This record gives sequence, structure tokens and C-alpha cells, in this order.
Amino acid sequence: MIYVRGMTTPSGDERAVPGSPADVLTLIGAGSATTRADLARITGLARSTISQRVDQLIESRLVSETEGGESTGGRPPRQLRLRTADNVVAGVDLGATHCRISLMDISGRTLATHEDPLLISEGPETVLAHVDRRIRGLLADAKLTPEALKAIGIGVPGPVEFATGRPNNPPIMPGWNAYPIPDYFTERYNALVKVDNDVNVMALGEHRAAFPDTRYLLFVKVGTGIGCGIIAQGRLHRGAQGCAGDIGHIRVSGHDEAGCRCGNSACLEAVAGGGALARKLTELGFPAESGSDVVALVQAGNTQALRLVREAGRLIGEVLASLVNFFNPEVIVVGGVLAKVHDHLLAGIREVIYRRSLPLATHHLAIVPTRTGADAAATGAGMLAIEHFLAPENINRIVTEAESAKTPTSTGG
Amino acid sequence: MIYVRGMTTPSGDERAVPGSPADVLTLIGAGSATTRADLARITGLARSTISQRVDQLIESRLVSETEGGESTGGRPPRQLRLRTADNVVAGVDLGATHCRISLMDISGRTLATHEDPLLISEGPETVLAHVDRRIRGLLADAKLTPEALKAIGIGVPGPVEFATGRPNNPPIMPGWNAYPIPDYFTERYNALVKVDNDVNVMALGEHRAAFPDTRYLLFVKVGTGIGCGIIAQGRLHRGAQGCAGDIGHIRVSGHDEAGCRCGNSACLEAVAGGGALARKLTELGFPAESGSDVVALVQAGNTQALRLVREAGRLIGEVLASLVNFFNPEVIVVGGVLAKVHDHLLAGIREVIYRRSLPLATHHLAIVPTRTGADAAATGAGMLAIEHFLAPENINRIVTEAESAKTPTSTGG
DNA sequence: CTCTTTTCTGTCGATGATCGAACGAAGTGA
DNA sequence: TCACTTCGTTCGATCATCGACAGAAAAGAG
Repeated sequence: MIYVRGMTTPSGDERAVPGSPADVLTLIGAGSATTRADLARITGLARSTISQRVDQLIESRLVSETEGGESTGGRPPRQLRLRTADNVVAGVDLGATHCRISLMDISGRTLATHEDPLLISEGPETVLAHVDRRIRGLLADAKLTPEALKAIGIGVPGPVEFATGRPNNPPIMPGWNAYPIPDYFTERYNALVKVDNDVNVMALGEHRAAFPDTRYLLFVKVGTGIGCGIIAQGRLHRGAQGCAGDIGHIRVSGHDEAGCRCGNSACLEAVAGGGALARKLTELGFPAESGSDVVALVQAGNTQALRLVREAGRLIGEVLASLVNFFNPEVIVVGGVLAKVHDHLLAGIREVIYRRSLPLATHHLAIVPTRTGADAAATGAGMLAIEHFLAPENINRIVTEAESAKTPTSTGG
Repeated sequence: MIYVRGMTTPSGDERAVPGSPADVLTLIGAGSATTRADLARITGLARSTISQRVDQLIESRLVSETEGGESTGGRPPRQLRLRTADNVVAGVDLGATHCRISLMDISGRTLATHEDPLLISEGPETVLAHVDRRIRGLLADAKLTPEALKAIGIGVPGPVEFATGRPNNPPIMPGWNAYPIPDYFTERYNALVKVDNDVNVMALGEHRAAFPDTRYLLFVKVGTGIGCGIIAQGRLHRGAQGCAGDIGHIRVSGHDEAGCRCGNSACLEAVAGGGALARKLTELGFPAESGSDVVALVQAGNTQALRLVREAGRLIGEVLASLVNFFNPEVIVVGGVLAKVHDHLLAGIREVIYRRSLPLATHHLAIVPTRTGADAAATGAGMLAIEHFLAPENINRIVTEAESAKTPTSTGG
């Protein structure tokens, strides 16, 4: 099910009378209407008008029609669906050391997923060539041609200038600064390309998959570092420079001894990130290099690891308690590697938030572990791609082009 | 000049082809178009269509027309303006101990302002009766009838359920909980009524008056308490329960001894609010009761007061440094009583933010004192009123009603 | 099994909003 | 005074939408 923006308008703006083909498609995609009669009832447009719009959408290969609707006492309606057969997108999750790609159809269904180890530090040319090969492989496995790929969404582990899709001084992506990632793919595919921060696409994926009706959501990723994706009014909040949600370098009290790679001390990430926990465990005699090692120790029942994770939860909770007062979200989702031991992490987080935040803000606040797990980023990137493909401007453009291609505009004589 | 939402669309949605009377009015109100020919050029609609729309707006008494445009070589255009003669709003700023009301026309110009001492604790009936009298007084002074008042915006010192305009367990407004403020005025005026938190309307006022093109702005009010109004995408962010921006009870490190009226300790407000500073000064032998007294001591050159204000700035800066990383605003405006000594307050705030926040987030960040000063809340409340009056739904309703009133729908024969 | 009722979908003339050409109005400049 | 330009209005033409009608395809009654 696709997320609708507009239509059911909480804030009361957006267009009042949905008329264009894109609006009709949105209703079909959202599952709000599955037949022509439904569409007429919902939009208030005449059935003849709806039929015409639907014809345009079918002509444009955006909608498919199937027989076999349930009769409610009369002629059974023909079912309308997004045409998923040859409209797919790729959701690409690039991490520091992995590349995970999901092939999804435009209704949001995942067709296939593939994960590889891949070092982002090898630079854009190498990494993107790998991504290109994997996408072609997934398309071939699904017996699809590259023409079926309509959009690509990519999440990368660093700040991105969203409008241009260029990384903005990313600390752990050497060679990627200002590299025009979209160009690489628009030269090779006839597809839209959108690039965003990995935490943002995780937030998007979690929101669309698990909390589509939530208006204000925070997705906290606790991995080697700590970051936060922000959903406001159902949309990603990226901030003025596109670096909103970078909570890993917020100061926590009482840890001025902990130096951080950013140059400051007492950063949340430097005391509660997976890397920091691994270091502390190593010092205590339990060798660990990464967040995954910490998780392994917790799962093996190591009490020191368990204690550290719970304490990390409290520290993260201290920062989140501030953000709850400031932002007043409905849901906080905790993801990232450390979320695999969310029992202990969430206990610490909840404890502090419920003690420190305002009752009005916490009364209806849910603090939950991720439901999408390791898929969050790839599906989120896919959702980013789908939503840009289904955006009104794009749909209306496609329909208009299909129309003008059909009518030869009577040139010559 | 009125703030436009939509039209110049940064995010790329909103309606593409502006057609309705409300869209035409928006362009006139924003000053984007002052003549029929302008409107035709901007909207792309035919001049005849525009003329028809403008006629409707003039008929509905929303637009006025004046001769005397500058000729550019041909017939001079007639100038179109919002009809301000009999379209005014009231912006009401209710504080703990004062009531300030601005009468504004719908173009945003302030016609008159009146401030009274008034205790909010006297309860809704008493306070609102006072407001009612003052509004009638201001209208009479401006030689306007109550019919000219189209909308009322009200800022109150406590949380409000914005949709209904009812205070939500406000701590310093005894007797006001869940009181339906809008009803009081809709029974007495034919006007729209919108109620919001005082910090929110201050943020709105500052944004519209001083930073209309800024997309992400924080307005920090440092008075007896400390609060924050949030502008995101040019709109107020109110959060899930409408209590977003309540930063006064965020914990600051190293002050666990400071108890707060909320029951927790080390709250920002309890260590850096005007009330807290006054208490500390009193202990040091300089009697002070409120934030104003603190300001007076600073202005008198009291070094202890000066030191405390600067230290308060650092503490506020510590909290804001976190919020800059999280929210990534373009502008932070500091207002409230303590902003009268903003030299010292801002020094502390800037010092900490520039040290603790991410360079990417602070690079283009402006941290400035309020420009609207004591008018922030009243003008912001007026802006709230104006924007609701000029909202497309409302304008289209007014025009439609005027149309149907003119055509007698040929009943009977 | 037939006929009626119901519901869905397409067709086609009617309607009404918008357009665009033409015209009058009101200025500038040679 | 006479082009020339720009602005605003008028009015017939046009095109999207509507709504009545008819056909299609099922359920249900007799």
C-alpha cells in the first residue's frame, strides 16, 4: 500500500477537488479505490470523467485492470491496480561495509533483495559500478528489462545535499564529496534517481511500512554511530542544510572525559555508540571491535555487555528526552545493529524519557523497536523512489506524453 | 505584505495551475501582482478569466481598485489591493500579567495597539470580557464597526489544543483548562477565532515580519520561563499533542541541585529562566522578583547580574546546540524580556552553539535578537488571524456566498 | 428458466467555464 | 494629430465535464 499525501488532509490545505490523472492514480495506489465506481464516489466526479481518466492511465501503462470483482448484487466491477508488471524501482542501501539492494514494484511489494559486503571507501566509481551490476542482475532474475526500472532510491552513510544528490563532506566516504551520484544512473537507465542519508531512508521505510498514519515519528539508529531520521507531517524533515537529525554529537552530561572523532568531548556517539561500547568491553577484557560484536556478547549472556547496553540506553534516553519536549513526536522507533538487543536498550531509553519528559508529551508516546529491521534502509530507499515516481508532476507528465504520442498532432498534409 | 504559502513551491507540491479566486487573491495579497495584466502573466490564465475573477473579488469586498498606475507606454493599469478599509483583524497577546491587543488590517499593517495590565489568573470570563471591551474600543477609535472585524488571533501563556482552541492543563492559567475560548468571541462577533500558545504566535510574528523567506526558524523566548516556537517549511510545528517547543524543562548538565516547579531538577528554566536569575540575585543581596528586575539590574551595570545573564546564555546555548544538530534551523531568534539585554545573553548562547554544534549546521546559522520586540506576540496573533481569514477555503466560501446572494436563483414565478 | 432488479461501464448530446480574437480605453512619443 | 503601446472588456468559439441513457453482467424472485 502506497502512502498518500494530500487527499485525507490533516492540515486542511492541499487541493480540494482531486481532478488530474495523478490524483486518480494516487487513490488507486493507496487502495482507497479499486474500481471506477469507487473513484467516482470518492472524488465526486462523474463516472464518465473517471472512465476517461482511467483509460488514460491504462494507456500510459500505469494502471492494470482485472476481471473478477465481487458483485454486490449487480454487475461486478473491474478491479483497478497499479500496473506492477513492468513498473519497478530499486532501493539501494549503502553502508560503510555493505550494499543491500531491494527490487520493489511500485505498489511497494519487495520482489527480491540482495546483500553484499562492499566497502564504501573504495570510492564512487567502484561502488556504483557494483550497484549497477547488482541491479541488472536482480532485474534479469525477475525476468524484467532495464526499461521496467522507473526509479532508483539510494541511502548513503553521510550527509547529502538532497536536491542534487551529492554527498556533503561525508566523514566516512572518502572520494565521494560532491560526487553527482544521480548522473551515474541517469546515464545508464531511463529512471529517476534520488539520494538521501541512510538514516533518513530508514525513517521513511519504517514510517511507510509500519506507521503510515503517524504524523510525527523519530527513527533512532544505534549502530557504530548514532543518528536520527525525522518524520513531520508524514514527510522527512531534512533541515536547512539537509543535516537535521545528527544527534550523535549532542553532549551528554557527566562524560567530559570521552573524546569524540568530531573533536568535541562527551558526544552521545562517543559514549553510547556501538564503537564506544566495543572499546569499553575490550578494556574490560572482552574483545569487541564493532556494534555487532557487542550484540554477540549480550546475546551470549555477558553481564558487562548487558550493563553497558542498558547504560547506553539511558544516555540515549537523556538526549531523546530533550527531543521529545522539543519535537513532541507520537512514535520513537529504535533501529540499527544495537536494536537487535532492544530489550536492554529500550529499557534504558524508556526509563529516562518517562522520567524526564513532559507528561503531556509522553502520555501518548510509543517507544518501540524497529519492525523493518535490516530491511529498513533498502525498503525506505525504494519508497523514496516510488514516491518520486508517483509524484503528481511526474505522473501528469507521463500521461500527457502518452496522449501527445498517440495523437500525431496532424503535421504536414 | 502577506506571507504566501503555495505558489513559489520549494518542495514541489501544492497545486500547479492556480485558478480559484483564492489563488488570485493570494497573489494580490503577497504583492506578487498588482494589476489584472500582472495576474494574467503570472497565472497563465486568459485576461478575460482574470477579469472575471477580480470582479468576483471586488464584488465580495475583498479587493479594492485604484486608478493611477504608472504607464509603461500604454494605457496605465488599475492597481489592485487587498481591501483593507473594512477588513481588519485583532491580534491578542495574553500574558501572565498583561493584555496587549493590536488592530491590524488584512494586509498586515498595524492600525493601533493597546496594552493593559491584566491578570490571566482572574479566569476566562473576566479576562475575555476585558479583551472584548478593548477590541470594541480599538474598533471605535478606528471608526470601524464590529462587522469589519473578520478574524481574531489569540496567544495565551500555556499549551493549547489548537484545533479546538482550548487550553490543555495550563500551569499558570487557573480556571482556563479546556475553556472553549473561540466560542466566547464567535457568539459576539462574526469572525474566525484561532487560539495558540504565546510562544508559537511570537515565532509566527517574528517569522512573517522579519524572516518571511526563512524556511526553518526557532524563536526562543527567555522570560520568567523559557519556551521555543518552531517554524518548519514556513509553518508552525506544533507536534503531536501541540506541546512542541517546550524546552524549558530540558535537563542541563551540572545543575542537579536546582529543583524546578515541574518536579524534576536541573531544568533549563530552573537555572536560566528570569525567575531563577531573580532568585539568585536576591540571594546575592540584589533584590529582584522577575525577569524585568534582572534586566533593570543589568542595565544599571550590576556586574553580578551581567555575569548571571551571560551564564544563562551559555546554559540556553547548551540546549540550543543540541537542537541545532537535531533540527538544523537557518535562524534562531531570541526574544522575551531577557532579550532586552541581548548583548550579554546572545554572547553566551553563540559561544556554546558555535563550539558544540556541527559545522555544517552552524555555517549558515544566524543567531539574532528579536526585531519585533514586545510586538511579537500581538502581531503574530494578528498574522494567525489574517492567514486563517485569507485561507483558500474561507475565501472561496466568501466568494461563492456573494455570488449566490447576487443571483436570486429564480425561485417562484 | 425467465424476468426483474441491481450495479457497473461506455456513449453522446448538453452545459458551462475558459479561451482568444477583436474592440474600445487611455496613456506615450514623434 | 497620429501612430503605437498597453490595459481591460466583450463575445463567440472551444473544450472539459456532466448527466441521462443504454448496454453489460451479475444476483435474486417467481
